[in-house]
Amino acid sequence: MSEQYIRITLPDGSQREYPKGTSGLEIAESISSGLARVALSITVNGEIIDLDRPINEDATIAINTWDTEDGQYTFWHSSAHLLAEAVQELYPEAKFGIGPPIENGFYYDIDFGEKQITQDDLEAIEKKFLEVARKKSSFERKEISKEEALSFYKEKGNEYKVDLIEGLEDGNITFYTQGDFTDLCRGPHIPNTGVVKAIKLTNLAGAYWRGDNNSKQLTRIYGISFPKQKMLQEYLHRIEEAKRRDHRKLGKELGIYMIDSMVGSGLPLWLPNGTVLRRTLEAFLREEQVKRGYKEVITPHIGNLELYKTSGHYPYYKDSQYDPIEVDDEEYMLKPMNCPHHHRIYSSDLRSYRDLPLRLAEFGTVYRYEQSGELSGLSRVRGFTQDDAHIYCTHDQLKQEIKNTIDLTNFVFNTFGMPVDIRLSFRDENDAKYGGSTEYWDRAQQEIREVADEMGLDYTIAPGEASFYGPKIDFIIRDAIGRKWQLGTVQVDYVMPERFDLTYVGSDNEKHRPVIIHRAPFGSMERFTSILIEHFAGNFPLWLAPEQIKILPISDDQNDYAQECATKLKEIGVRVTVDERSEQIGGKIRDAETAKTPYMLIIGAKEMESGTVSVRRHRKGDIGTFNFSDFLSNVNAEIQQKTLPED
RNA sequence: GCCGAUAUAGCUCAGCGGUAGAGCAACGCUCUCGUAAAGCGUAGGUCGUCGGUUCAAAUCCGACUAUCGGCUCCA
Repeated sequence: MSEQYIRITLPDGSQREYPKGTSGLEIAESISSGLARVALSITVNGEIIDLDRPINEDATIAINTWDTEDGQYTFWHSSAHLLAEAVQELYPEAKFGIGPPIENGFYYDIDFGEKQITQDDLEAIEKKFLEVARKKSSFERKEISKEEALSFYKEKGNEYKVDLIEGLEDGNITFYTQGDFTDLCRGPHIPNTGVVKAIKLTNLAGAYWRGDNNSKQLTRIYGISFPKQKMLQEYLHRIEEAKRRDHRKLGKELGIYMIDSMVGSGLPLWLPNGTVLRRTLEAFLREEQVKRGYKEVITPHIGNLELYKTSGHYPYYKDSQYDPIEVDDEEYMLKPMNCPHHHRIYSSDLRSYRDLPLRLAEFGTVYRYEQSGELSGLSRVRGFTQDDAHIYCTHDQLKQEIKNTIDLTNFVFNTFGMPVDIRLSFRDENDAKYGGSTEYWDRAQQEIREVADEMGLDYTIAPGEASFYGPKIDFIIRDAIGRKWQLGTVQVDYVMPERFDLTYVGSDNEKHRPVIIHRAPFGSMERFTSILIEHFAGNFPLWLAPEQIKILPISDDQNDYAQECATKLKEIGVRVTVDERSEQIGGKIRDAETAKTPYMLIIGAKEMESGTVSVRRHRKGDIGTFNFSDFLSNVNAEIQQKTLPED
């Protein structure tokens, strides 16, 4: 082929030839004029670039429109520049930090100097934003030398950009200018600002420069923008819907838990309905653990400080623990984790290889002094209960035991129909953060990865997310408003066996070190419950609902029959109440629907006469009349099978 | 811990310098009813706490506490 032509591979695998130097826009136009109209950027061999950049070599490309992730990334990236332009017009003294696109929109970190920006200022910025967007300015790309770039920002007195540029390599620096605003930027950008039709500045927050809490705090403005006004309306509507699922709102409405300032912040109180829910979850896991060879233990809420010095937790996490309590010249700590207690149970007896694996489980309550600004409902608290277990095994047993714990965790999440992301949390180069020898670490990380591959797990690797004693497999899930939380975890630990001098006698009659797996499928009962509430939007499957059935007699004449039915349901362990209030049936139904009670049994003269019940399913309405005995067995089956609600 | 916002009846919220209001819930009475709200009545608040400004503060100012959105952190 001639050197003058390049071969372009499209996402559908088809190939086309273009003259060398053809731009993304020209390629889009050659495919269809409609595509060219909505094109935002082009991904060339994995790199997103401007549509007007020439392409000089064979490449696999994708034209990015709003409907693609890369397209939205470009759109929001350019929106961040527009935000900066609007802010610059309104506050000429503002100094800009960084302004990247994020999962839902974008933000810009800005130093407003003395000026304090408030929520009320955002409207004016939005107005100015649309005003500058409507100018349909193009984004002009300019390659610039490091020296020039530095002097540009030094002149402006912007120490943040100077800081950024100093970390860049000369010859690799670009500026982008749209309208009257120029920004240090790698790009790419949308063809012109006019395609941004709708903007909402959603949030104002403080953010440390470079995420370092020792540096200056800038004002971060969060926003989201769209190519159509209607999309913004839909987005805002979705946010409202998500807030309805918020466990803090539902937790209160459904009587799950409360936080009381006199008891203390971050110390949730489980209300009767929440306690039913939690005990049901615990019973579910406990039963599964018994099947899988776990032994349950119970350990106290405080422990001698020496325990945590031995484990190494004390120095590593001093700042996030409650101060020790002094008793009889000894110091005791509220336990921040259960592991050391379990390790001491392990050491209390001579262990043979025949005893392993030893799997010690405990619903253990721990206390951690979380920063006040971090506390949130049941998701982030200062006192919580882990569904903890420690598995002491030989090295030969390790991989199988890791598999078993992953299998258990998957089983748990499948039971609830919860989608999880799996993350392998490994160490990074910052050796000071970790204990134990690198040799152990490499081994543990290797084993985790092997198991994950053998099980065919879909995972990502997160360097720097390991705990100080070992790498982890974390199960991550999102809450109603899209924030990610770690729930389940499986951790491999070669460090604690050394620190606690744990041994077992092998078949060779010699002493050996066991390996420990720390694992918690739910993670914490509190956090899991918060996610559970949001996952089901409070419409729990029958087996979990605090109140499973409400019997609604139409008039007082049916109260006795209703109580008879209730008694029979209670005999098979169903949580049922009778609504004997002198309300009309519509009112009783409404209250039961609002309380999200899965089944309502409406009982009038007809039903009493024929020994039947009229069954109403929450959110579905009347599902017909059943013989009471049939209903009884159907309900029992639904509970036993842990059937998930239809959506 | 840091930045910003918020705090009024059990709940959801209005009032924003002139001595506190609604709906729902609660309680009482009437109604005994067929698949998402029966009617009437009663009671309920030192307006988060402490201090300041003012003739007068729920309302303006300050500190503290708690909550919310972020940042940092998360064994």
